[in-house]
Amino acid sequence: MKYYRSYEAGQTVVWSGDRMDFVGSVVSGIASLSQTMEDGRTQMVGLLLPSDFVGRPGRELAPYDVTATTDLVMCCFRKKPFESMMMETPHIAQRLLEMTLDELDAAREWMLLLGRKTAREKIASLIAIIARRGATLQLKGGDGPLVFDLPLTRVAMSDYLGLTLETVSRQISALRNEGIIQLEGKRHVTIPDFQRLLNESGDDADGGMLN
Amino acid sequence: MKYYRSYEAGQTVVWSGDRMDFVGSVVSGIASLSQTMEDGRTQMVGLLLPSDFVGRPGRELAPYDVTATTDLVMCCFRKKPFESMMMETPHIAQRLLEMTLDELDAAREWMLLLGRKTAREKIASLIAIIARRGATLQLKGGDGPLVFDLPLTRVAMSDYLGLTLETVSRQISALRNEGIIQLEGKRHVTIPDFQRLLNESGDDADGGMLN
DNA sequence: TCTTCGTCTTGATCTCGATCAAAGAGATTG
DNA sequence: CAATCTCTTTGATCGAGATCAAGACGAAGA
Repeated sequence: MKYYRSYEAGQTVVWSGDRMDFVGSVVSGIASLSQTMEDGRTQMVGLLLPSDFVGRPGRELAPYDVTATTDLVMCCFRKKPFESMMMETPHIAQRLLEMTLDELDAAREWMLLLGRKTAREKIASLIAIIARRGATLQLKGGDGPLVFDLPLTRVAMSDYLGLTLETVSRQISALRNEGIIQLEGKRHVTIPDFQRLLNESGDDADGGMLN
Repeated sequence: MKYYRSYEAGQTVVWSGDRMDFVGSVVSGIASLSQTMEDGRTQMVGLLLPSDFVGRPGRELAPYDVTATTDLVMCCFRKKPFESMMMETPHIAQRLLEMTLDELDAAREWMLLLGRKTAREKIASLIAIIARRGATLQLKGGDGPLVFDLPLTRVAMSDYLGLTLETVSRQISALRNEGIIQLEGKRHVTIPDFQRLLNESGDDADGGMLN
């Protein structure tokens, strides 16, 4: 019934428009959802972290590309059996509705970022989100410095934020030069004062972005 | 059980963060969902046309502002009874999941627009969407000229597209000057060749944007 | 050690859309 | 039919981010 799929970083899990005959959830690694125009412009529309659900019960075709951003393991169910299970177990449909509403809220929060935030605010927002989700996974409680690795390349960040990779790089450098973040190598980040980062993100002081 | 609410154009239906004790659907008129930053920057995150559903079963607080863009009539249910009905009738939860997945797809399509399209493509996309939904309601089948009224002010369009109202105005003028659209007054639009408009929108030739 | 390759940084310049400013076009009111 | 008022158009200028173009930094392999 349930089985596992592994992908290497960079591999495509499903192409937009392909038949997708399974649903699943991320066990480890990071996957991204993205849409591409004919001329190659791409926009990432979602980031899947461990425990996130993938798939559309009741939909034949995948609406966007799903790509493994890092090495990825997913836990999958074939779609048909899953759907009949859903029919029989009302609780599952309700849980799925919950999760979909959360995704919808996240997508709409991201619309505000894409439509109205400056490059600096976009970068600060992204780093804050990654830091918070990372910190949650690490179960760090206090408000000491946060330490984590960026799971995305500069290109992936630019696809997520609707920017170019050069702008991403410049803004990250700017935040580093101002001491808002510290960088070791290209990926390893320390945030000495999370509140200070948040102030750059354009979000309300407390974390509406993540609940 | 079921009751009606009316609003005048410009009135707010619910404020983001307010308790929202009803769900409902649009009977006539247009409502918009929007998010606002502390400094006043606004992004519209959804457009509600007649038959569209409003509300989050299982959520106490409204996640965004809901505003009547035109005079508006909604058909409402108090949330508690609706939720218990949902518990008892699995079909409803499934239908709601369907609708939420559609909204999610629309939101993500809009993310591509906000993050990667040019001002001209944004305007063309918006007009195409309004034209198509209008045309569907008018049940016009053929491919003759489409005629309809823009239900949004320039400001509302700019809030939806992540632009300024001046840019919206200029791009609409440009499309008019090139004969891609015809304007009578400020709102009444004729589209002599829908395909020609679509070519400016950056979307695939056939209508992925609307299904 | 040198090469190569992928990723990232930085500089120079350009451009699209924002911003600032003024005026037109319809409605509504006295 | 002036006097507002709201919505819209258009012009002039500015600036954030895109684009074009080198290099720098590490990792992996010969």
